[in-house]
Amino acid sequence: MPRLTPENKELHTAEMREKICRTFAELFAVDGEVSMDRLAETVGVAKGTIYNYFKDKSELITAVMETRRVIMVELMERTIPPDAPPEEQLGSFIRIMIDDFNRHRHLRTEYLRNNPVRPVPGKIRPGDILKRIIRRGIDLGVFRENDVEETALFVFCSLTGKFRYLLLRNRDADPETEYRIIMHFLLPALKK
Amino acid sequence: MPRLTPENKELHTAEMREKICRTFAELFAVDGEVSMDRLAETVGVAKGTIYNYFKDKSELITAVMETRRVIMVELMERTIPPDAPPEEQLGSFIRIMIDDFNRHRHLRTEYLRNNPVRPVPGKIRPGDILKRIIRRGIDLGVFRENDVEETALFVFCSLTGKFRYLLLRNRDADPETEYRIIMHFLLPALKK
Amino acid sequence: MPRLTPENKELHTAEMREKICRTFAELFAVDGEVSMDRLAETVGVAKGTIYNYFKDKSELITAVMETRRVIMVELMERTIPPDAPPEEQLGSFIRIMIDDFNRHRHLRTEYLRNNPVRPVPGKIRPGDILKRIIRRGIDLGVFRENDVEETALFVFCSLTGKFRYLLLRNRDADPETEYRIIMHFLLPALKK
Amino acid sequence: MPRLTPENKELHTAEMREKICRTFAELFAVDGEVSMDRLAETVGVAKGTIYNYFKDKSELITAVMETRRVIMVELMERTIPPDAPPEEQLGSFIRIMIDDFNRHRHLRTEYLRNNPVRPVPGKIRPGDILKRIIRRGIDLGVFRENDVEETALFVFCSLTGKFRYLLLRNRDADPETEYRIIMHFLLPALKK
DNA sequence: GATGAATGAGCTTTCATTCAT
DNA sequence: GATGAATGAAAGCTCATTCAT
Repeated sequence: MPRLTPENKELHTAEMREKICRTFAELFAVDGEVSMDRLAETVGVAKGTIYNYFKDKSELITAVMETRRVIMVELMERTIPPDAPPEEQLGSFIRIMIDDFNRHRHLRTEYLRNNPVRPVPGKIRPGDILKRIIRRGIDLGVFRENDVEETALFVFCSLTGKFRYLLLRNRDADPETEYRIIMHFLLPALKK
Repeated sequence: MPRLTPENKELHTAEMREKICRTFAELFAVDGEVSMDRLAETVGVAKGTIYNYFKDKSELITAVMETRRVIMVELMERTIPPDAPPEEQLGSFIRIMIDDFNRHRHLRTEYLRNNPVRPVPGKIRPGDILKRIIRRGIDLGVFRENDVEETALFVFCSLTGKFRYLLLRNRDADPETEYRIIMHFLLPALKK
Repeated sequence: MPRLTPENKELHTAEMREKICRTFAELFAVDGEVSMDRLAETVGVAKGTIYNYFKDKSELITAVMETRRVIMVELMERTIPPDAPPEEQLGSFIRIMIDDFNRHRHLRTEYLRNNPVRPVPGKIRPGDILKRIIRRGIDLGVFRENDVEETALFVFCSLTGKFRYLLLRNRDADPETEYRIIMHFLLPALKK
Repeated sequence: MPRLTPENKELHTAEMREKICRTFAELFAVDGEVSMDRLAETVGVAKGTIYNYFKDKSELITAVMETRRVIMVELMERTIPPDAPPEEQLGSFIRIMIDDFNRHRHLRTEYLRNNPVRPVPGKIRPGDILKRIIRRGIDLGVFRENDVEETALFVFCSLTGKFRYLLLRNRDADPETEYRIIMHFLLPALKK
């Protein structure tokens, strides 16, 4: 191992964590479960090394989810045009969700199985962006008057329900088809 | 054990399978996982006996789901009035689904985790009843023209997505509230 | 495995537990620690089998100690003459303790390391027999007036202290020598 | 690190060893076990550094005991009045031992568990001071004629047996009470 | 057909030790 | 001499599955 300057060390740690997370997510995407043995082998390090970067498996899973949360939020902030009509924004949101699903099939399920879901205060989550879109749609008079929370939840559950369906049948989502179908049913559910 | 005539034997086999399935489902509903040890103990037979009726755990889980399919279909056939308006039929369908969720929270998740879903040919499933309702709604001009398959899937996924959401937060569905919310969003998605 | 009648089964279980305990104690006597792997290998069964008889390692250790408690108490009850002079009774007690030490060197230490010591109510322990001897000695006017509890503790600690000393030097106690020395110092500490 | 002259280097080495030992003893006194990770962190050096000063953990433990031996011997030499009556000297000795026990509960046990005890030739140990006291007591005609070695061992084992008893019950020794009880039993065992 | 004791691969986690820099 | 990331053997424990009776 090279002697690391403080900055290098932090960089190295971050890279290693990221590498482990990425490998974990990839394995998970295929199998729906990953043992620490297999993870270490695939990453190419000893089992103990994983534990130098994550105190236990649950912390690892949390980190993986967190990574994906950050990536998705950044992507949404960057690619959903702030002035576009709410329907279009909703469409972008849904496309990103579909893409993410195709990349990380099983992960979400496993995560939720073992981890109580505690929204981290002060952090933006995809659901918040969805709510923002819906609120704006209602304010602009494009969506009918509704409880924003409930509405977002309905959209979210419809999506994740579809993902779960595809997961169980071991199918990828065809982005265009899924997008078309979901929008076809969601828009009338939301619009005036 | 009394000597069994062939018919009695088959009857006995069927009863035993059913008893095992029922017990499994009940245990699962409470805990979200059931070891073969605990199942055997609760059923009141030896562990090996279970394996006389089911080749392995995955076959057992499949059978459990099948049992529940039968029960739900029967319930739907019996309680959804065939001449009621499609919206009302849809409402009944959804209520039954919500009830079932409250009774068997974890089962579906576990099932789906380990078992690829293969629709069994020639058997009516709740989804078929849902499709029938939707087709009738379209035929009667109450629901807008749509691909029946896709429409049913959207309804189904919205429901199961919501169930998964509740499951992960360890909450029961309040039947009235959930019913109200789902219908509030689903009807505009389906109706003309 | 033979089909076991209920009595045979109980017998078998008892034998197996005893065999495991005995093996554990023997290994322990040599090494001062025993892994479940090694225990299973030495007993000649699979690791899981051990766990069919003891829920975890701590239960096993407790059982081992309990077995020894019973054996020692029985031996003491059987061999310490109830009418002999208290000094002689004390001598017998000490000889039995020395013998036991020679047979089970490390066990006691390990046991005490991981298990809080909770005297089991209603069960006679060697310490109780020691107290009985001391109380009788005081009543008969052979031992000087003392708090029985404190006196027994002093005797016991002197003994176990010596055992520990031998243990650490990896020596057996020579029964005659140890007996002679301990009595030489203990009797003046107790007698009138 | 400044460049060290040979003497400085040795000094530095000795200081470092002492710092590590002291830290180890302090951590051990609280928890009853210390990982090399935690030790290094508390000392404020890297884990590998510890291994530059001690070849392995067992050597470290040995050194820690040695340090404590030195401290106790110094304390005894300094505080036990050389002309006081032997009973009084014995009392001081015992008080110091009790104090040490209260400060370093777990260390002794751990040490003894993994390390065969080899008396280091040419070094004064607390036991030697005890023997000196006893020999003087016999010479002055205050203690009865006895083998000094055996007598000291009896005293020592009675003490450490009591310490072990307290350790297992997770209790501190109340200095006054323990002192009183031990002297109450030991003096008659030793005196004429 | 029923039994349940035995199995053993598999899991997560710990930690003393090494060694390239 | 100092570093600390990497190591991997070893631990306790679980549980679906088998098979001799």
